[in-house]
Amino acid sequence: MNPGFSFEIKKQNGLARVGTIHTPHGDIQTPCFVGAATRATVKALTFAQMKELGSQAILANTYHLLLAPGVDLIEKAGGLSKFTSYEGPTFTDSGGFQILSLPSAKVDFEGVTFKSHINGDKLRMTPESSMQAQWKIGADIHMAFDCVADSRDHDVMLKAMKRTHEWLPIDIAEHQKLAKEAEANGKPYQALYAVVQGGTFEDLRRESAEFMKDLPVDGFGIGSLYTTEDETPNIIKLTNEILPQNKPRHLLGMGSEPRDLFYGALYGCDTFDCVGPTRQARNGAIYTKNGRVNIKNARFKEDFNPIDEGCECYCCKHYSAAYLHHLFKTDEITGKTLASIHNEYFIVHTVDLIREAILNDTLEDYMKDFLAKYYN
RNA sequence: GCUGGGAUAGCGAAGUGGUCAAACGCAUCAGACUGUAAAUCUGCCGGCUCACGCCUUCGUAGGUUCGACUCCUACUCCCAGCA
Repeated sequence: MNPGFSFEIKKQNGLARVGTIHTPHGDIQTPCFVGAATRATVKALTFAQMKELGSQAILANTYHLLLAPGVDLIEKAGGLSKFTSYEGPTFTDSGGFQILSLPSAKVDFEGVTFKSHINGDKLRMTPESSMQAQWKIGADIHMAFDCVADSRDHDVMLKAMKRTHEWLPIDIAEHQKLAKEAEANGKPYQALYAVVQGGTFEDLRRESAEFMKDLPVDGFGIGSLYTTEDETPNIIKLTNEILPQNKPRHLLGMGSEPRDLFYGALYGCDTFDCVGPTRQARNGAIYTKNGRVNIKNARFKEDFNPIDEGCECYCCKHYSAAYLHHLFKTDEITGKTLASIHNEYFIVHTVDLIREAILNDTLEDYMKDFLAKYYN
């Protein structure tokens, strides 16, 4: 076990489990929803607000931080934690997902060439350079540089998976080299997760999970699942049946739809991240127990109840739907902040309740009840 | 009172004889958003109709013309300058 990073399981029921991820910046009680702080900030929120709403950890993005302010600057500032004054556990995504979603991305054997979406600079990222960048940023948990694809074409997904598998040993070797250097310099260990590929294809998921399960990594990401497809729960399930039980699993990018969190936790995922809650909040889509609503709709104009009756978040405890409606209609930034507090709380809290339900052996009841109300 | 300028859909604003139910912007009313190129994007936006389509509109009332938001006359109101 690497010093400063470990995972312990407190309770297991089927594939679902409750555990703790120990990191140099603190513990994460799992299952846990990790806040998306792509550019080293959760949009529209302060870290104090994140803490108050119950957030345990955040995830930043290597691609974005590479472009601005640059990973060398973050290293110079003393790392992500010092730079942002965020004290809790942190993740970084490798940048693979973002880079490969750029129209300019060209994949070759050794890496990806792409153009900055900001100024068009021609840039290149490889497994080595992603590992180096992530070590400079200094989050507690890194993702391997994977080859992501979004397709229903088996052949496309097969190629992306193969490429990911070719890159993974390079990720690991570079990571171990950097870990040794860090240790020599008295710096804390930073963990590495391998990212399973295969889209919605069972055979590819199995192959990918089998390929990765015994590799010397600290945990696993499940990637290339974009939207809730009918196959998604089953894909998560069969992947986690293969991955080792004693290492944490992060479901990448899923959590815009609450059902994804339930299926993820039910089938053995420990952490989640998603831009959905905050992005949708900024655009006026608010989660409630009875489904998602658009706060800009005229029906909220004179609704003096909280947007989600009974919700314990700062927004719902203090403000009415009518007030939030007004802030959105007049485009006041505070509206985006309050809505972000609510949505982030809603998702974080829902996962907290999932954790409790697993402990109490009531997950299936809670899930059934929640989903029936939310997707009525 | 005189002299100019102007009155177009909720607002602003194009159009200046036919292809105008009328560009564009805003507002309205909805929708989307899943490892954040996203404080973004999309649709609707005179009335009736699921739709083809039909009907009524460009200050008011007349007139010219095959045909007018576009030309003419009168009136009403606005704005600027001069009395």
